[in-house]
Amino acid sequence: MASTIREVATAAGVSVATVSRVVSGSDHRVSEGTRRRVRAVVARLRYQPNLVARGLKSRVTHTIGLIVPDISNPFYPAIARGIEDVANDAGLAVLLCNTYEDLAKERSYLTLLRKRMVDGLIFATVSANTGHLRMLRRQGVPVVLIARAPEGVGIDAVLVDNRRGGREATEHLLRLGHSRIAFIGPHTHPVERDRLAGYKDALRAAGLRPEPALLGDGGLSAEGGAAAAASLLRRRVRFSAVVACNDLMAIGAMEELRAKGRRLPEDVAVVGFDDITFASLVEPQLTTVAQPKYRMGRLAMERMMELLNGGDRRPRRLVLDPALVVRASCGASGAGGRGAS
Amino acid sequence: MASTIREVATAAGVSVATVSRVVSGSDHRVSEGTRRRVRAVVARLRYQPNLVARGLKSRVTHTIGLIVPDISNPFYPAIARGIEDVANDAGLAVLLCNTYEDLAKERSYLTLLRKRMVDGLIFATVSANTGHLRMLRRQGVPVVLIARAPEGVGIDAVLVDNRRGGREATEHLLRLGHSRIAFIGPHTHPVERDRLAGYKDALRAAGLRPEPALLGDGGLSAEGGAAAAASLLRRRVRFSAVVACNDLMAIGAMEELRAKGRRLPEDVAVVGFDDITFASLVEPQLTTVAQPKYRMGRLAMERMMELLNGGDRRPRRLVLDPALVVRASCGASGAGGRGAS
DNA sequence: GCGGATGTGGTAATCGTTTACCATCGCGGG
DNA sequence: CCCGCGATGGTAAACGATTACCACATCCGC
Repeated sequence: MASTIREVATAAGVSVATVSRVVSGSDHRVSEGTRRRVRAVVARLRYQPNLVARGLKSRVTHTIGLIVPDISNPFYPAIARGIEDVANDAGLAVLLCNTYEDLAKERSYLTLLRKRMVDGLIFATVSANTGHLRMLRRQGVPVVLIARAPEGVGIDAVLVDNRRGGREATEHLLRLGHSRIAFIGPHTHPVERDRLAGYKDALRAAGLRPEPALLGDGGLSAEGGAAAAASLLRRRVRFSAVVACNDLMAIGAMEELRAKGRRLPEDVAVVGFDDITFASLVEPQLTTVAQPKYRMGRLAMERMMELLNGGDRRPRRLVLDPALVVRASCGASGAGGRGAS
Repeated sequence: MASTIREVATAAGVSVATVSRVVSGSDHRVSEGTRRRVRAVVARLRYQPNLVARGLKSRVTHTIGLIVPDISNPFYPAIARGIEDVANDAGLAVLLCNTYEDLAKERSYLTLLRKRMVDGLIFATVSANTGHLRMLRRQGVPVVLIARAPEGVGIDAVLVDNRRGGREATEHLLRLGHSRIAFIGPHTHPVERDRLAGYKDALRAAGLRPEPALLGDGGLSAEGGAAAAASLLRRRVRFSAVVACNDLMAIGAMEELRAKGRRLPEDVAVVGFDDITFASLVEPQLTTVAQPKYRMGRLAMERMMELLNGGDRRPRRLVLDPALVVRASCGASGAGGRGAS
């Protein structure tokens, strides 16, 4: 169907080597005349080099694998976009893989992508389980972790300072006069533990003691947030503010709180994490700790390019600053404090 | 680094052909004994077939390209998930491409993917411009269009009946007593024109005349919705309800309307389109015309598998029914009508 | 006239598979 | 005893590129 380098060669009356030299442009050893002649035939035959063949021979496929927990969590598309934009400019393609937080799936994608000879891997790993990460490192596959990055594995990573983010969210509520502040989130992931640690840091710095009763457990989804809020209410815990582990949970919790008759932000103030697009579209608009998602994607891919082009291989953790975005979900400054004990 | 079929062959004391036969499983002509011996060596050496080489020889790469306007529009991740789930079960990988509604980018991705020898293409095309679609068809590349599908190009497609969706949204508002119903959306895409046509159908069926003044122009984003609503207000058009071309626009319009002092749904009722996750998370919860996004993704990929496995090649348009999801953004039944002229 | 640099382009091996075709063996039938 | 056949497994030619190596011509200085 598509024409091959051999057809171009015979049509132009030269050898395949010459065609390859002209097309790939890497080798100057062709006279201007031949070059023009070959180019003309290439255009006439609409020759497109077969990237699979090229990949086999040259051992670089110009493809990277992107492994995320779930592309339908709005946090990830923004990252994917950043990655894809940079990759596309560099002529690389991106293979998308969803793990649904399943370690087995993550592992199977890893071997699949190796079989496909991808040049590198960018991923948000599901777990603190670092066995397979270490194996990748040993195998020398370029890897950049994004958003979630267990420490101490010696692998490049791009993420925000989650502990600091958790602290800033909590400090904001403290400044507004709140003292009974709940934290909702899962307790399993390192990322979430960091945010929780930041929350506790802030409380202690304000002279408050973190109370286990103020912790709500729930998955990283709107349903998880609703469930966590419901459990807080069911246990009749007194609280006037909530720090949520991500925006999805915050939004779910807001739904649930409102359904149970709490006014927002008058009765309960809420802070989220991530600053997904919808944070500014819910009512009240959500105050949240922003992660520069698109930029993180770009940075991860740019670092990947360095790795691929033989740059400095020593692993580097790029820890960005989160930024508190104040909107309406915590009320106006100085309005809080009704729930103080 | 990774071991090759040749290494396995010598280690097992057989030829590469035999190893290939055992590993690919396609050829029975190997005795049980040799088979076991080869398998043992494969396991010991952790042999993984190189899919690039296999792709070159067999001319099937087990890869499909997914081209979407923008993965960060929450409509697409759901589709992508459906596609990816089916693809993964079948051992296919998905290359993700964002066109940002740019026809030139779409074209360049098309040639890139052909160079990469993808087995098929699933995509939401940016435009009614069908030249490149026809070319694909001529080249015999399996293609399934999704969500956006110009008619008459003779290419498989999976989408909802947009005209009917537009009609049902409008009928819902009419039933609630509204008669001055605005429609906001871009007027360029076929999809949006269909929804607009459905809107007009419903008005005419109710004995009303569509008024150009009630049309608001804006892009398919929250900002576009806000802009369209703002233009409606600026022009002092009287309206008590809005049909938005998608949920993002609906949500943006709601923001804008509220900012300008309109109460929702008391002063203005709003219906969206798509039923993205956030439709049920905004306040008031958005009444919308749902597209079965995940299912559309699955169906498109399943159809792709048929095409790849040599099933019936005659193009088939799979037109699904949209489903009106009634939530709070139009108020309770029978409460409308304040804006009647 | 000769050695060697330089510029140009061809030959063929290679990447790691798949698979068409052939070779060998054991066996049963005529 | 010979022939044909089924079962098994090896040989080698692809797939479509890249590139090391070689060949040849031209030209320079001596």
